[in-house]
Amino acid sequence: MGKQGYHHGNLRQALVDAALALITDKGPQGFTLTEAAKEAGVTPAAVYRHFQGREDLIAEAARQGYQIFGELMEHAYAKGQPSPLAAFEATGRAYLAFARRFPGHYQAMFESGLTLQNHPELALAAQRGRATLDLAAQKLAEQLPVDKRPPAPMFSAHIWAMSHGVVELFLRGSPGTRSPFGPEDLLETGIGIYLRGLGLLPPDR
Amino acid sequence: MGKQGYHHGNLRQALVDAALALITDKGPQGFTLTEAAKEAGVTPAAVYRHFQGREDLIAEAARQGYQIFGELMEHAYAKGQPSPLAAFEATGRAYLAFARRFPGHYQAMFESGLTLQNHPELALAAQRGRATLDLAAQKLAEQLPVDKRPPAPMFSAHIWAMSHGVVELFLRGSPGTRSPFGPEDLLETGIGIYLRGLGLLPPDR
DNA sequence: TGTACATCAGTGAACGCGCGTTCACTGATGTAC
DNA sequence: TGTACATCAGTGAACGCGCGTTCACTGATGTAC
Repeated sequence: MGKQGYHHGNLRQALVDAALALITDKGPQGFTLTEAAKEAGVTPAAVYRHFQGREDLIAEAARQGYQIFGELMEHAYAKGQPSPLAAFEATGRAYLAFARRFPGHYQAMFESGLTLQNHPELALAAQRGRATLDLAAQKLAEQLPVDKRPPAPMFSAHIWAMSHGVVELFLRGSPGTRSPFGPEDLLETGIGIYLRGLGLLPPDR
Repeated sequence: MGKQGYHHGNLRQALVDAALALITDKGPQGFTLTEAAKEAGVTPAAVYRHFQGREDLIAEAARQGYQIFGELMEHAYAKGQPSPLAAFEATGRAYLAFARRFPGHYQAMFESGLTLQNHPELALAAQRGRATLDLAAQKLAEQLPVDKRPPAPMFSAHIWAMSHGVVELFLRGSPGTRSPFGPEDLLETGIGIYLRGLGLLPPDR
């Protein structure tokens, strides 16, 4: 990828890719600008032609993550249509699939300590995936009689929390959290039981 | 706290406390041995009288966290007895209460990047709280007819994941995750819906 | 097709900094007599 | 009660290191003529 000589060709993206690889390997704190530059075959100073500094590079990695995430969520939602239930379950699976396939992006987004209010372009990108989950929850909630319908933001917050918890505890190896069940199984069954509790799935199993 | 002169009196615990305060303020990666020593009014080299190094100090902070956590969980469980349902719900609340009251400990335990297999004494301490949650889930599951009973470890993994997710996303300020609902409300309602899905709470609300 | 030149991506050396860790030391404390 | 001494918790100076960042520069590229 890229040219060979003095000019790299696509250094900007190569740096983002190197950062993501490093974050995947060592976590967001293990990543250093210097090492990302070395990985891309370039002097640390060259980074400053493309980014304002270390934080700006991480932010770009996170931004790309939010973008991919938003696209995956929208795609999953569309694929489950017109069934609100199928669409909702597909977004749940997409969340976990994203975390598994793009661990560097996931960590840049959720574990790098970036604050969204300091990065408006990040906040915007983050909005998109969130909105899709909210929409899926909203549509599904509308299946319920009005008086038994939970507020959709609460509904989606529950699902988001369980998904995120499964990722952090059982997909990534947070200390001492081995489980006989795989993350996908855990999330699938957990959401299933939750939906049954809402009356959106038939009782029993 | 402690003596004033050349000898500190209780430097070991003072260093742990300083580390916890720093982790609370800046996260586990923002903590430095040097600053913890300064906070305790002591030279960095003095730390080595009491700990093997930086990681050992964090590990001790995490160990104390696991201990407090285990005690809180056991206490909550006991308080809810003899009702399996009350005991279970109390442990759920205790999880969140712990994260809120002891954020430094919580982060040292779950976000410091310590691996339990490198610290056997940590793995042991971690076992205790986990075991209490498993027990509460087990007892509650026994309320169900055998054929409708989910495996207790799966059951407790679901609850643990949701609790952890609520803490990370809605208690701590993970980026862009504002919600109109407080963490306690979210966890309470989320667990309620989940238990209803298991048939452990009456349908409807 | 060939030459002059502007552009600007990347170089390389240097900086100040704070880190974790080491080492020989010093001085406060407590005990033996 | 007073003195000598052993203990050992904490000092302070030093280290090597890698970090993020800056700066004047250099050399590859593409364009104008």
